[in-house]
Formats: sequence, C-alpha cells, structure tokens
Amino acid sequence: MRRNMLSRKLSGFARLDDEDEALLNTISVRPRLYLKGEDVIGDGDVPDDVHLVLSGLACRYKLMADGERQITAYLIPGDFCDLHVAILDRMDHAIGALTETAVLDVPRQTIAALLARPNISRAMRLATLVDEATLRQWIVNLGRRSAVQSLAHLFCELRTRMESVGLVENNEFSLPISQKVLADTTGLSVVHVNRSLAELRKARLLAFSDGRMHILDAEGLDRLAGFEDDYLHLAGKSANSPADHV
Amino acid sequence: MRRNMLSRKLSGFARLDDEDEALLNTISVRPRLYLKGEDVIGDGDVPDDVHLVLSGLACRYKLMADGERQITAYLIPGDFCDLHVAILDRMDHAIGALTETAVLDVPRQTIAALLARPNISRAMRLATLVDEATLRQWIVNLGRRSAVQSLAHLFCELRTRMESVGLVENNEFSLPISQKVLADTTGLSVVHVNRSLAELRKARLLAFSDGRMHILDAEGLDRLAGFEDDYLHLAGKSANSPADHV
DNA sequence: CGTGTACTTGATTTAAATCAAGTTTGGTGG
DNA sequence: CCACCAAACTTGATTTAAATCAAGTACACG
Repeated sequence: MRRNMLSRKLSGFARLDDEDEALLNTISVRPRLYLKGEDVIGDGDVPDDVHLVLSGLACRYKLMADGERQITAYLIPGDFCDLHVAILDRMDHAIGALTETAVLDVPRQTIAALLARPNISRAMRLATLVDEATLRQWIVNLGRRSAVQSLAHLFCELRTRMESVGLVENNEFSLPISQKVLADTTGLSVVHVNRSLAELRKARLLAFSDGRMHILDAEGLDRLAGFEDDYLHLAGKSANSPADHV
Repeated sequence: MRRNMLSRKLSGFARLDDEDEALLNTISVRPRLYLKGEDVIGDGDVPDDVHLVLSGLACRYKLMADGERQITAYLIPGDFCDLHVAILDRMDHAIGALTETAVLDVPRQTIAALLARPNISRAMRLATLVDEATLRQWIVNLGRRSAVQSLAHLFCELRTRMESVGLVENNEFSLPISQKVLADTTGLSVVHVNRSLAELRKARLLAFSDGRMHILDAEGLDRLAGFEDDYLHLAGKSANSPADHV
C-alpha cells in the first residue's frame, strides 16, 4: 500500500508500528478538490469534520477591516486545518486554497480512533506544538528581520517542511503562488517583495519562476535568514521516549 | 478555600465542578520567586516539571544573533510556561520574568492527574488553542498594523486577559514594564514606542505611568486597534457542550 | 550627591510604501 | 491565427513611517 501524506508526516515525529501505519492509510477516501482562491473553511465557520490537506497548498489567513489580508500559516500535504475546532466553538480565521488543493474530510470519530493509538496521538500533539513554534518564528520574521531575510526564512521553512513529506527533489519544489501572496505573508508590499526576490536571485541563492522554487544555495540562504530548523522538531531526535508523554 | 489563579483561568473556559476545583486548589504549594530579568526557563532547556505562573508577569522570547530580542507572548497569572515540553525534546525559546514573578513547579504526574478530569482537560486544551490564536493575532499586529495600532492592540489583549483572572479594577491594572520591553514586543524601536505611547495618551485613550496601565477609553482603544476579543474564547460562549470533545 | 536607567524630544537617515508606468504572459474569442 | 484583455511581474520616482543618531531630563539608589 502506498503511504499517504499524513502517515509520511507523522512518521517524522514518532516511530509508528505497522498497525499505526495501516490505520493511517485507511482514511484515504473521498478527497474534495478546492480551486485556487477558494475557501476551505471560512472565518467564523463551525466545521463538522476535521480537514486534512492531501495535495496542493493552503493557508490560514485573517482579513482586515480595510480588506488587507495577513496569512499566518501555510498548510502543506499532511497538515490538518482544524484539529482545533473539535474543541473550539468556531473558527477565528479562515483557510484558503493557494493552489488547487485536495482536502480530505475526516470524521471526528476517525480522529478519536487515531488519537487512541499512543504513537499517533503523540505524533499529532507534537505536530500541534510545531505549528505553534512556527507561529513564533513568523513573529520573529515580521518583528525583527528585514524584507529579504523574512522572505528567505519563509523559503527555508517551506523547503524543510516540504522535504519532510518527500516533496523536494534536487532542492526544487512546486510553489505556484503569486508575489501578492508572498506580500500577504510577510506584511510587505508587492513591489517590495518583487525587489527583494530580485535581490535573492541576484545573490544566486534561489531561482523562482513558473511556480517552481529552486534553492540554489541552501546554506547561504539559511545563513542570510538566520534559519535554524530545530523548531520544526523533525526526525527522531527526540530526547523523550514515546512512553514519556503526559 | 481561596481559588488559585489556575482555577480562575480554567473556569473561564469550561464549567468545573467542586471536585475539579478542589483538585486544582491542592496544587498551590512551594512557589518559586524569580526577579525581574531572570530566566524562568532558558532556550534549549529540558525542564522536568511544568511551570505555572502564579503572580507577576513573564514572557516567551527569542534572542537573535545580533542580540536583539523578540517577545512572542506574555504570560500572566494562571498561564502555563511549558505544558508543551512534556512531549517536546527541548525548549525552542526562553521564558523570562518581566517583573518579580512567582512560579509553581508542577510535577508531571500532577498534570496527568489534572488531565484525567474531563472538564479540566478540555479547559486546558482550549487554553492551548487560545495561545495559538493569540500568536496569530500578534502576526497580524506585526504584519499589518501601524505602530500605534499595534501597541493599542497589545493593551487591549492584556486588559482582557487580566480581566479574565480578576486582575483589573476600574479599568486599571499593574503593568510594570519598560518601553524597551514594549519595543521588543512590537518590533519597534524604543524611541518610536515612546512617541506612539505619547500619541495614545494625547488621544486620552489611556494613562500609563508608574507601572500601572489605566484604560481611559476602552471602546476607543478597541476601535483604533481593531480589537475583537472573540479569539480569546472567553466566558461560556461555547457552541459545543463539554461532552463534545474528541 | 553622583551615577545609571528609563524616559523624552529633536534632527537626520533609511527601509519600505505608494504612485506611476511599463512589460510579459496566458487565456479567450473573433 | 491573431487581436484583445487581464493578471502577474518589473522598474523608476516620490513619499512616508519608523529607525537611528544625538541630547537632553527625571528619578531611584547606593
């Protein structure tokens, strides 16, 4: 059986046994397609199912009173949109498709079954904490990094996350998003994003065209961005044993 | 028995019965004091116990390579520092005391006992989600709001959170932090924080001196900041019943 | 009393926004 | 097949919000 995206992602956080894997692979049914620009979940919605991104790219975002948009997270294959909402009253932000995106509706009882397996439960909790750590990194990005560094850091993050679910080949991955989207992510203007990208290209750190991101100098990009991948807590580097969890 | 801060906070998220309350109130032993500027937990630490803020004010922060600091969250009485770390390998940021702060070391097994009670468990998960929503708001703050709006939003947030644990009287609460701390929070320079504060004072929205914050015009401040308190998910406004949780 | 820390205020510089034209690309229909 | 159009991307000129530089003052504390 081909491993699905969720299984790929979670196995990066905890050792999963065959039974875990089998269970994870049973949930691959009935994906729903969203076109670029469509909302997967709207701000204020009270979704019934939990949503899992299978392919494509989505984002969390908030719309401001003046119509400006601020993106707060990218969702790549293997990410849950709203594990949260099972316990929250309603969404306090929206989820939008940045590209054509396949999303799986996972019934709550399936989630409950998954969480009943200790390894999977542990991996999912870890995934939630990584989401939180990523938000903190974004705050640092917006608060203390220059435009170029901020963009560089975003690309470092995406490269690493994409890699962890096997979507990077030859330091290259699909990223069919407009400069406006990057502006909404970094809090910059489109014009300035354009100039900053030009700078990154001129420095031969990356190539970005036709919806593909090619990292030419990963180390140089990391250095420029001050990127440290430890906050993503990848691979089995954990100091705690699986039995350790509260 | 006097209710402790944790009990006060959690009862805002879920209905707690007498037994829940009793259990929560048993953990009030042996608080540890930290002086202003001391680290409660350092970046990279692997803490054994979970830490609970009882009084004072602490913050999460990251130190940059150039020595700059970015604060990513404020921790007020009733907040946990590192419920996370029980499952994570090590801290990917530090916790520092912004004022003299009393912190309780809660052994993991006590946490486990608390989580075994459904209402408390639900309230704690909700608290975690609120932390995440707050991080998203900060991203919006840094990305899309002006200096004055950003500061205003921070004060709105603090007022609301302080209120929820009973630390606000007459729209006034203790906030003995320097303008440098506000600068490290908002990603601004100290000078600009100073001028922006002056603006907020001149607009008669607040008074801030001698370590006390007095909100003079709560509604005006909310309007300026674009503050909506729904992301804090306070009071029993939940659409889900306690039995609903996954 | 000095001395350091926090706060203020003014002058200057700078990073990024805004304004204003472009070009390039991809799609659509005649 | 080509004319037309709308996005997305570029590039240049100007403005602006905030940073930096530079001096102050007001205290608290030893």
